Amino acid sequence: MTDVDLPQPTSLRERKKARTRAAIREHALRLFREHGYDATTVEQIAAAAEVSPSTFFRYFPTKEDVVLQDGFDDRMFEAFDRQPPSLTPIAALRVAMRETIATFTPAEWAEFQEMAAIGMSVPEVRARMMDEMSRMIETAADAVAKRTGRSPTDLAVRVYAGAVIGAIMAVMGPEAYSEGTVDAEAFGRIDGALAVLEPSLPEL
Amino acid sequence: MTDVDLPQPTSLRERKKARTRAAIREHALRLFREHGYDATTVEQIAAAAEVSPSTFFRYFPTKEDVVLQDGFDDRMFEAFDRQPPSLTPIAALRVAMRETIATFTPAEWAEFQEMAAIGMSVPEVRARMMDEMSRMIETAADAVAKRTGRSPTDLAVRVYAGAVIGAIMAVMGPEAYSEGTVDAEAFGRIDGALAVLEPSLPEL
DNA sequence: TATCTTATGAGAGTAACTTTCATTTAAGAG
DNA sequence: CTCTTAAATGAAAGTTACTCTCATAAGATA
Repeated sequence: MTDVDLPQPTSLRERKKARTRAAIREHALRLFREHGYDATTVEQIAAAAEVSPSTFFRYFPTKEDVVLQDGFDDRMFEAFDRQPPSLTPIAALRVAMRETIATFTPAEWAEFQEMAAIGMSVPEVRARMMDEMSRMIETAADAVAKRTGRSPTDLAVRVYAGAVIGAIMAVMGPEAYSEGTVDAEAFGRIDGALAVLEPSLPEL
Repeated sequence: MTDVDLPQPTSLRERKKARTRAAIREHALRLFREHGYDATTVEQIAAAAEVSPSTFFRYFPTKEDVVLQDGFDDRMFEAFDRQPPSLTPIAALRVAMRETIATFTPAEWAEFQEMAAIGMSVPEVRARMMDEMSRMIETAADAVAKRTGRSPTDLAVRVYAGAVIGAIMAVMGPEAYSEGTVDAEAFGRIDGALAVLEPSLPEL
């Protein structure tokens, strides 16, 4: 009845690393919440998590990455790839988003919202987030290409992927967050944007 | 026959400032070209331009801004606003782009291409560029709103603006630059992307 | 010429990284 | 269980982007 029979690919080392990583993230997030992102130094985070600053940078290449590394995108693209090919790419994306949100525990979700809010309000982090969005165009183009049997470099495919990501960015503006947490309708707005875009774009 | 009768709003002070600013940019660009962006320190740029590091930061808030402040976007949106309302927003944008490019002198153009290439290859600068793109969605939404008589917060307007900027981003990937200069077809590809997108999007 | 405002430089300080090296700690073989 | 090996950590020193303060110089204005 216990979980001993579950696959446990986690050696002691792996588990310690996971714990250290989680500790750094949690303490960082708490300090950001209490004192603000800029006012919190890496040294303070490291001290709170009881590691050395060197170790902090071994886990996160930059201070920004503490905020940026939510597992949302990866999980969502996995869900996207699982959707049946009968769906249009946008329809598949909308389902994938809903499914991904459903996999988050309430705690994870709260953490995610907090990180997103910091991301939008701190310029350096925001810039990194937008850069991630542009990389997401590549991922989206690959996904659309696989789904439609075209090449990822096909102009129509790239434009399609770019338009989708751009539409999402367009509803992620300053009105999407407030008072330190992303408002609950953020994903509703994204879904609405995709709904608007869906009938407009060609079938591919 | 001289230009004495031209409006000369430039006092001595303004002219000196403009010269200092240009000197900093030119020396910075040269040093970036010769030694690379990362290998060039602000101190070196300041020394080459014969100003103090303090002064460097008075002209450019960050090292990245030396690369980012091309006047392209501003000029282009001005040109965009000048287009007759009979054109669709995308058609107006395509014309505006062509007109803007035409206003660049060959020297300005070469400099612009160089800066764009640095922008795409240096991660921090690239992130800032992408952030600018997301701000451009706001500007584009305002422009489209004015042109169509709708509100800039109208969902359809935002999605339209986002799709356009996203499509442009999609063809600005790694293949857009090479060997330290943006290839000549970069703007051709952007125009192509807009041509693909134009018939797809609703009339608004 | 005298005054006032603005640009500049010098210098000290902060904080995010980077690199190197010695030390500890887990993994794996016998 | 022990020895060996590989990986994780910490300490410390260095680099650099950026900030702040204050004294000085130089252009604008009367």
